[in-house]
Amino acid sequence: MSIPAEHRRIAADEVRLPPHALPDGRSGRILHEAIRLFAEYGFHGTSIRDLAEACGIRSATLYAHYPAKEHVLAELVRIGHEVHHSALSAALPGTPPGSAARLAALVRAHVLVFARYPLLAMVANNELHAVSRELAAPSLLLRADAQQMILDTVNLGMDNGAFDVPDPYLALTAIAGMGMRVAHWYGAASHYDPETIADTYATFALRLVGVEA
Amino acid sequence: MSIPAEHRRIAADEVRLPPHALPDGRSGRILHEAIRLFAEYGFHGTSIRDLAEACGIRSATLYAHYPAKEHVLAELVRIGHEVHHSALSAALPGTPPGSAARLAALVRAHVLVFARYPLLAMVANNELHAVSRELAAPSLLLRADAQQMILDTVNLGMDNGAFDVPDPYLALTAIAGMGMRVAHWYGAASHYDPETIADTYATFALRLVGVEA
DNA sequence: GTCTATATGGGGATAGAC
DNA sequence: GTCTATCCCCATATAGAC
Repeated sequence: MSIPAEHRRIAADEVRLPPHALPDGRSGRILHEAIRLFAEYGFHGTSIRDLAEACGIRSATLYAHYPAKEHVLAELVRIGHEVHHSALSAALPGTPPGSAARLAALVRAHVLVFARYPLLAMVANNELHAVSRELAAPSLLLRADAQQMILDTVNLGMDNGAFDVPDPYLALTAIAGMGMRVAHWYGAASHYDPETIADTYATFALRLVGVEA
Repeated sequence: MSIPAEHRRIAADEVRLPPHALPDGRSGRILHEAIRLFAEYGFHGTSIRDLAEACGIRSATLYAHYPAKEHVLAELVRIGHEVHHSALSAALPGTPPGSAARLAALVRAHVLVFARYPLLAMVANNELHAVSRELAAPSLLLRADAQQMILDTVNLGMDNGAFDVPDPYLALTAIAGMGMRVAHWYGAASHYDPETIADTYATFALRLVGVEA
């Protein structure tokens, strides 16, 4: 990767994924290489020939696995959003609604996705606009639901006196936004462990909503 | 704009700019339309014909004003980074280094740029990777310097006891990151004033570094 | 500066043999 | 499933008249 780090839109360059996130065989290999290329150059900045070459096959062969270039992206967007939504859903049980513990668990889960799987998260979040409306719809639902989990938590914490924020929606944008940006810088300069980042950001989120932490 | 809001990568759709940020005449008009198109579809997702049509001219005419498509983007990236850097620089005088007042002023300035000029900020920050190394270099210096202003403030505030954070660099990434994301959602749903967002985010930043606010 | 016309290459995608 | 060969269109960019 001869591009200077600060000129790239993502600092990480190794594709990391949850176990079994991609299918085995050629279809999975295509998705794997597409994550790398789409994260680095964007969907429109990557040609079908670039992708084929990275996979060690001819471009025509891609069409035996996916009906169009767009479907490769759509699949990555779907996987990325499912990974994220699952992570947040899994953070709910065992934490009381509207509590500091719940907010911390949600933020930890949120940040861990962006720190552990930065390339996948980048593609899912920054290239979604290049997918057609129909193919993007399921991911948009998952995204809205994930956002609502955090907003509900902030709102309920306000109602029950656990939190104190000037504006719950702005707290949501700030908390969600700082986590999303981790995908861009993770892997640069200092080598932080994803767990460390997640814990620290959870602390930041609690402070942000007025909880001593 | 028939694209559903949540499917777009940017919620705002009106190009807003600081006074005199763009030249007068056709060159300026080209930059103006390029901001809109590059913000919405990305550099590689916008053709030279799309851009010409938006300007009401033929594609060949663009080359009387810019030597190549890339130079149009490079100019926007440069302008965007200069606007941002100027805003942060202007926040320094009158605030003591390493103080809560300085951090608040820097965060206010940072967030205001992304809230007031979301399309320009989006292009400058999300499409920089599509500009050649030579053309991108000056912007990268401005960006590094702006980041250092915030990091110095956090570090000095730690040294002098004004702040208390688990990790200054992570505080920087969190504070800078939440501000940058404003460009994506500003203009959606709730109608916040940029000043309100900036003030609220400044409060969040102070809380984040352990200052009662 | 702007146009029409066009050069030239690369893009996504398909046909058909193996 | 994979290949070679190819279609066809659209991309950036240029030539040259007005």
